[in-house]
Amino acid sequence: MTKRKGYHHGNLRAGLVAAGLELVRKDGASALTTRACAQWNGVSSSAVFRHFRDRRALLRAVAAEGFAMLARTTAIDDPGLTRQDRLLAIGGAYLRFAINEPNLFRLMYGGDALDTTDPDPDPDPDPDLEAAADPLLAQTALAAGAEGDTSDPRTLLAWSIVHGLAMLTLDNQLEGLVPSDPRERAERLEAILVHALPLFADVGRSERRG
Amino acid sequence: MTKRKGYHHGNLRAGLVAAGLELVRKDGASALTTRACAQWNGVSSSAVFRHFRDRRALLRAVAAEGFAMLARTTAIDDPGLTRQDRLLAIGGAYLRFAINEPNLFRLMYGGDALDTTDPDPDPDPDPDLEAAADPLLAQTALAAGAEGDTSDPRTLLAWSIVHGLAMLTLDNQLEGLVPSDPRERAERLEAILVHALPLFADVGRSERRG
DNA sequence: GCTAAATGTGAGCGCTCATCACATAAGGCC
DNA sequence: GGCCTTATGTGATGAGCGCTCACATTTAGC
Repeated sequence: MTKRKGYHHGNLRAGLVAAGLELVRKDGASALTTRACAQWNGVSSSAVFRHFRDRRALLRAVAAEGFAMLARTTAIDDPGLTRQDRLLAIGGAYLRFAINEPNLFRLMYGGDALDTTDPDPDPDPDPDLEAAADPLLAQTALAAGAEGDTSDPRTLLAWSIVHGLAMLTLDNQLEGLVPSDPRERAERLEAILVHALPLFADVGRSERRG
Repeated sequence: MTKRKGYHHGNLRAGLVAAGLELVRKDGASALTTRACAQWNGVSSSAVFRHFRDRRALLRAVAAEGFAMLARTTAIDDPGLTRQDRLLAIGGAYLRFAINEPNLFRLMYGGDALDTTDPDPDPDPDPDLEAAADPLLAQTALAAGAEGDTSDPRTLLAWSIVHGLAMLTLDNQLEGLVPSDPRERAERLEAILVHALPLFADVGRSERRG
């Protein structure tokens, strides 16, 4: 990726995001250094700031890329699946992504302070990042039996369960409680998801109050 | 806290943790600077390393302090409460802690890379931090109806739900989905917890196998 | 009261993010 | 083609960071 013809790079912005993505995946968000990203593209370290106001802006771009990857793996549209099986498939994909890309996942969800309680109120909220999690949420809202209502308790519970499991796993809080091998761990966590299915059952017969 | 009689501080280690706690609570983990903690105690910046091998070791000590605070607020022992009400009370306290101390909470759960995929395998796992979350987990394992089994799916689900809600809230992922006022937000999240209670109901009448 | 260990100091190394004036290339317009 | 504006990359630089070192000072044990 150190291809560089002349004085100008061609598409440095994309190159920086690609470099940042690699660095984050391999060694975590703290390894994403403006200098390292620049060097990866064979470019001076100050060139970074022509494309990103901040190191944090670059981190956000990488996070947005991560959300796109996540949305791709959780996009399940097998018509042969029941609604609950679809919910399980989404949750499983979410968990597997978190387990396979821990550093990236942590960055996406505020691993570093991306837009939180920081000095400046961040006048550039980065729409890419803002809308990045939307499709996943919408799909969850359907599969959870909330008829697409993203603020329905079932939607939020479904998301919270997989997200909570993912986060606790990544932060080694489930050390002795689940297997340590990634593959087995994913299986065990998916098995736990099954126990939550009753929350998302169709109401049917016992719908009393309307 | 800049009391200092002579050449020696008296209890610099505790002073550094106190300073670090304040800094983290106010401005997040990235504001915890060895230099700032030293200055807060009226001490040279290199003195810090007499008590902590690392900046990360200091962060871990602050995190352990946070776990102690969390355990204190979630220690519910009202005998007049049903098991499920106890579960709700624990979950609510957990959520309120996360909302009231977002920066500290994020630090506790791997906000910075505390012991994760870092260069050195961290030969000093800090037992304080390691066992810090245990009492809370044990209590949850009881209140969730798992008879104290911390690896029971119900225990892990209960924890995941509150932890997931807490994390998503802190990372502003529930922006348009829950109120923004902290007080209202806590109430809304607790209301969501109620919807999860069926998972933790007593089996009673329909316990067929066993 | 002397010595050894613990604790604090100040200088300083190498790294970081970020900014500056300046150099170079690309593109619109005639 | 030639000209000017704008976009993009450079090198030097400043300030702050974690961390280490030789050295100063205090405390504690015998």
